Amino acid sequence: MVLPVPLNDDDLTPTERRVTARVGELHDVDFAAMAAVANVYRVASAVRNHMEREVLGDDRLSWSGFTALYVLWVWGDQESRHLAEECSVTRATLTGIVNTLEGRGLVTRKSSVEDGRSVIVSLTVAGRAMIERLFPTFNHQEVFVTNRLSDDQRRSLAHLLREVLRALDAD
Amino acid sequence: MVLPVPLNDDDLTPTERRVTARVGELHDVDFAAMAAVANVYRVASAVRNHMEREVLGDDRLSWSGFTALYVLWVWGDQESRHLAEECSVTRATLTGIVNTLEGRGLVTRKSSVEDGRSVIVSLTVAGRAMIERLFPTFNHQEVFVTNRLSDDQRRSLAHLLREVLRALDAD
DNA sequence: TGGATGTCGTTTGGCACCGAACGATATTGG
DNA sequence: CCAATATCGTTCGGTGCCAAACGACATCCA
Repeated sequence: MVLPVPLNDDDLTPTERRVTARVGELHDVDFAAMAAVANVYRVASAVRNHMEREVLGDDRLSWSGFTALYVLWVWGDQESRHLAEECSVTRATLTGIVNTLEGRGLVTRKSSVEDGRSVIVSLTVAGRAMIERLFPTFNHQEVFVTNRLSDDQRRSLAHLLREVLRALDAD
Repeated sequence: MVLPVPLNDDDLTPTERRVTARVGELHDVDFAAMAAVANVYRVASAVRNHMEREVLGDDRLSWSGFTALYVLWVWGDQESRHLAEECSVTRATLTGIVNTLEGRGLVTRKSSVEDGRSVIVSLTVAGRAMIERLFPTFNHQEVFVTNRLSDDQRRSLAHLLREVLRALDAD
């Protein structure tokens, strides 16, 4: 199982081509690392916008709100601290997200029995119904946005990204 | 020039493993697409946090502010509309970003001569000095976060992400 | 030439996001 | 047992982000 790697610059987007021409005057610039990181961020923004428009917009759900519902659905009731970690946001941010979801009747808060400081967040029936309705559509769109990649290329992409995560985790 | 693709699930992160076990009960879930998209977003968040902490924090500069300075540095003075497009934000959002940068004396606004509706945004001397000081450090960190990848793997990652961008552009 | 239409940057309102600081609760060390 | 320390969720202030609506300016065309 192999994947070809482009050997020249024909693959660059117009933006990348122009940036390369400008920055190329500097010394010691690593273009491969620059392109990889820049494109991760471009794709993340574009995918988030696409999903909020095509999948979440009708339910007025944000990407963050969807993520929280998804984590609760997959992992079950969660302490606020764990939920924040899984959503990759701070506890302060999660407070706002849970406020929004709670106001729409999608999740509930209750105080922990073992630890008086902790708060347990749970899906309501409505919240569970919403995530179970949205998840298949979301996954279909994940297939759509990667429809120019083969299945092996999708796996390769996920693998390369995991390595970046590991480099950051060891930090 | 070839790249290996993992043939089994040994590569999965603990989070991915647990999600797979839970979601696996559903039918018609494309795990490769799910993993690719989810990891794009995880990496984007992690990299942004890393950069804001390690590179931009001392200058109280946000990722968005850095992006705007960088685009102005590479492309020169820009109409607000073009700048917003290059930064991948709406014109409304860019108004706020430029307000922040202008308040810190890093950019200036002036009305366009050819089109009375347009606003031209320019780097100040301080803005140029800041981006020229930060860019090399930023690029070094781009190398660091991808230090588990070979140069060919970095190129492959950028290439795969470009294909996702193209799928979204054709939408 | 002048009204319809389009595009510019901005404003507004709502949500997301972080760091820092805070009160409440838990844990630890003497 | 109690004082010091750590961790919980929340609040606060500042920024980022978008959709929708707005006035100002440009363009089109009848």
